[in-house]
Amino acid sequence: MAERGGKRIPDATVARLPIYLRSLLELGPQTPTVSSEQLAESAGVNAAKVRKDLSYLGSYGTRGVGYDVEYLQAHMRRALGMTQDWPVVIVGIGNLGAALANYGGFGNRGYPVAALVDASPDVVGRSFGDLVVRHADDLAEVVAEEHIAIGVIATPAPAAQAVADELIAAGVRSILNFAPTVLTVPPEVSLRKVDLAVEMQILSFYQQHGPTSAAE
Amino acid sequence: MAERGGKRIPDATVARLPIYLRSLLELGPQTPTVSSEQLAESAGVNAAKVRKDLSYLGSYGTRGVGYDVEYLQAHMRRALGMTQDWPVVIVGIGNLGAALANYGGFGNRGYPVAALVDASPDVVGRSFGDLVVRHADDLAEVVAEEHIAIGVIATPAPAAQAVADELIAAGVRSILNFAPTVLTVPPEVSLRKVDLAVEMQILSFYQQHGPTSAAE
DNA sequence: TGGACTTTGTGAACGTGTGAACGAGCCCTA
DNA sequence: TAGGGCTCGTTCACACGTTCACAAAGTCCA
Repeated sequence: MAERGGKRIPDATVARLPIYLRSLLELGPQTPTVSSEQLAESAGVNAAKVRKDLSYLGSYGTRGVGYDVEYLQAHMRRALGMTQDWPVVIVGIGNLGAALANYGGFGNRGYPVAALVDASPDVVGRSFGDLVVRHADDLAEVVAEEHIAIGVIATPAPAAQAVADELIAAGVRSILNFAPTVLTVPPEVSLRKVDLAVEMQILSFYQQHGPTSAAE
Repeated sequence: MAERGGKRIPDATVARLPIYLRSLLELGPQTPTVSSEQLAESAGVNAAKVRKDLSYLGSYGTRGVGYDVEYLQAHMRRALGMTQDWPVVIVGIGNLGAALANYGGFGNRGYPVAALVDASPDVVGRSFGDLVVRHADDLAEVVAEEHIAIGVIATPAPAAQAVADELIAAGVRSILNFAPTVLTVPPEVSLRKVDLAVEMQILSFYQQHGPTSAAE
């Protein structure tokens, strides 16, 4: 197909695009083109998979040569929405939330932490960098003021669902959940989760049984 | 089949077992049995999937009744290797590493943080709880002394592969990688990764395009 | 005891993702 | 301009995972 608009990009491919992009960025400016073989090596996957994944983007490589690095970077950045900023709010400023708040260069660039929110009076008012923690009651207000696009939930498990509901009600459509609990969200909301306890348990499963493949 | 030994448990199922276990723990002692329907609701999946997953464990439910909660918990704990402790070393005590070190109850129990390691002289010697950060040069020694089973890598990306290699050389066979880079490990080593930048980029992809399903 | 009801366990169909193979297209050289 | 070599893009077959549908097996009550 000549146009890239038509095809739906498979979820598995979407999850690999950021890896490819990172590999491309590591190449540096003295590498004008890259082959699917090289990209595969760098991203830790199969070369055929790379070619198939990239074909979904509609960005063309050149047969006999490879992919134009700069051109491919641009395409991928656009596909991943990295041509604009996506302001982030972190809800729950405990150990993890604070670490995330301090973790400058959240995704290097493109995902500025625009607000911090917590429910505890002990935490509200404290500052991290040039941000002051605001109260959870003001969440909707904060989302509107800061044009928040992504909500990061780093609260204890019992509070997580309520926070998610409030975020969604305030218009947030992308959520990254660190709380160790299953969240329910409507279909128009994207939800990703990072669960440390689960990761550890998967590892110890494979430590007992044969490590067939613990990889995601 | 009568025995649970024979079947290989699919990776996708393994990844869900911890979720089921958590759901079971939340039920409390006043719920002697649970149906696949209830478990599915609580774990956010399909009831048929629950039944098929549990059938791999060989732990039987009772038709017409459901699953015995306590019995199923025990089975699952055993499958996930939670009948013993798996000491953890955290390598790289920056923002994230420090947060993980302070994050008491790492997986509630079963995964005691037994050692902290860093390469920077500024960090070596500092203490977190009752642990003192040791130097990266002593990694192999630390692994042996503390009977480390799981290595958590929270270093900057450029150092991660070398750390992984050292961990593996020291005998560690399970690694959880927080560094934003692709690690290469031999097949007998289990590797899981948590990559915040990647998660954000996946979310912003679906924010642009329709959110078909950002879920893992 | 018997029959209705409930819920499991699993076989089979379906859909998605993966890996190999190969034709098509581009560059380079003579 | 023709030919050789390289690499992409696509097709095909297969493996894996999910969902449906239903028989089997147990409980409960009259």
